[in-house]
Amino acid sequence: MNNKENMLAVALDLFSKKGSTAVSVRDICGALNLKESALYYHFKNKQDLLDALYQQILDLIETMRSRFDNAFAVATSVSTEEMVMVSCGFLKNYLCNPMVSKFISMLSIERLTDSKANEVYNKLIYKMPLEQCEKVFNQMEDRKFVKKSAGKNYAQIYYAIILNAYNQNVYGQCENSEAVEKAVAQVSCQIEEFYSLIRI
Amino acid sequence: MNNKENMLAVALDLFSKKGSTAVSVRDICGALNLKESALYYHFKNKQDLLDALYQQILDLIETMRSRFDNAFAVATSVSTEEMVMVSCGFLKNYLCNPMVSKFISMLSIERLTDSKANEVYNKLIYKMPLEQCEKVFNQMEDRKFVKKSAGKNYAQIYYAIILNAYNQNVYGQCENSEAVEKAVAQVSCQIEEFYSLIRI
DNA sequence: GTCTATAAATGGATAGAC
DNA sequence: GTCTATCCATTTATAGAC
Repeated sequence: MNNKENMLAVALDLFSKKGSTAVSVRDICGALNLKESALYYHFKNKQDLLDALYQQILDLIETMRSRFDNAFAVATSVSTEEMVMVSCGFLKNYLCNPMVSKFISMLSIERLTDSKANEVYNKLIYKMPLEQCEKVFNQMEDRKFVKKSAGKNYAQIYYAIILNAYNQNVYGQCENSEAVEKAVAQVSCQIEEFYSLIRI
Repeated sequence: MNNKENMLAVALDLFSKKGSTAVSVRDICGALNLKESALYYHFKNKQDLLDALYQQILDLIETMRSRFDNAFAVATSVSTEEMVMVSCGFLKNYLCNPMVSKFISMLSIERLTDSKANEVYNKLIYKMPLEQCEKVFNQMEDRKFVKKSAGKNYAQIYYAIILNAYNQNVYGQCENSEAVEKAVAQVSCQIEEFYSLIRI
């Protein structure tokens, strides 16, 4: 069961908990019950392993993007309950997705020293999700569900609320369901209040 | 000029750029033009140095808290321009303060493995500033400057906007004035729009 | 494709001279 | 309070057997 995929999964798990410099190749191999030379058969070096992980998350981002695109169909009107439900769903299914969440932890460390990691990080937690939010808010504006915002402020404030709830409660512990529930509760409250401010 | 304070400053600078595990005692001493044994005269070990840094930031948090308390005097009314100005000031003088900013970077890494660091981090970027925001919003509600929020949602959304602007633009590069200006511009737009929604 | 063994470098930490 | 010198553990990475 020790294929390349599994090695990457274990490496990601460890890297997300301490950052790549604090995790030795020995640590990874220990968790895999393998010797270092076995891992070096699959990956040129530690950086090569990191690069393979970056490619994995880039692929996942695109999968997620198209999933959002397909799910995207604004109804004839959006009630506050629907808005809250969709927002919590986004938090749970995207940011709190175990793999996404581990990448967020890992990349938030790596990006300080690795510009490639920084790019991936920005795409993962800003670029892609913000684009999706802006798309939805544009449509809601057009259909007069919400007030007209100067620029993209509503979409950005909306996403800031969700990302902040994630950072404050879940970051680094996506498997702690109590933490996830706290974040969901926070998003519920704040999105409900925010939506009632901008709703027409 | 190589007193304990200076050693801490240089260590903080390096730790904030890569995290403590990625910075060796040798690196720190190299930057100080000192031998390791000189540093070990002042600090028992690497962890002792880290602990001294945590104490420094805890002290700074309290200094900042009382500075906010003293500056705190809500006028007879708060115009949108005043609100924007205060918000940008908070971003620039607190989150973008070079020492605070370096601690944010460093602690965001350390907290994954060090629960003490996690506590300090939460106090620095959530507990203390949120308390201050909630205090101000409470007064503004009482004086009917803003609508009545269910719970503390307005204060929390307000702070989410500012923290998000910091994270998105400044994190890890507080000395990049272009990045700081971008964050300030973002806060200006979004706070202006948010305040106009809640203002009475 | 995984193992044993080992090389070469780096890291934390201390002893003892000045 | 800082320096030289050194110790020992850990780490990345490779060679060669199976």
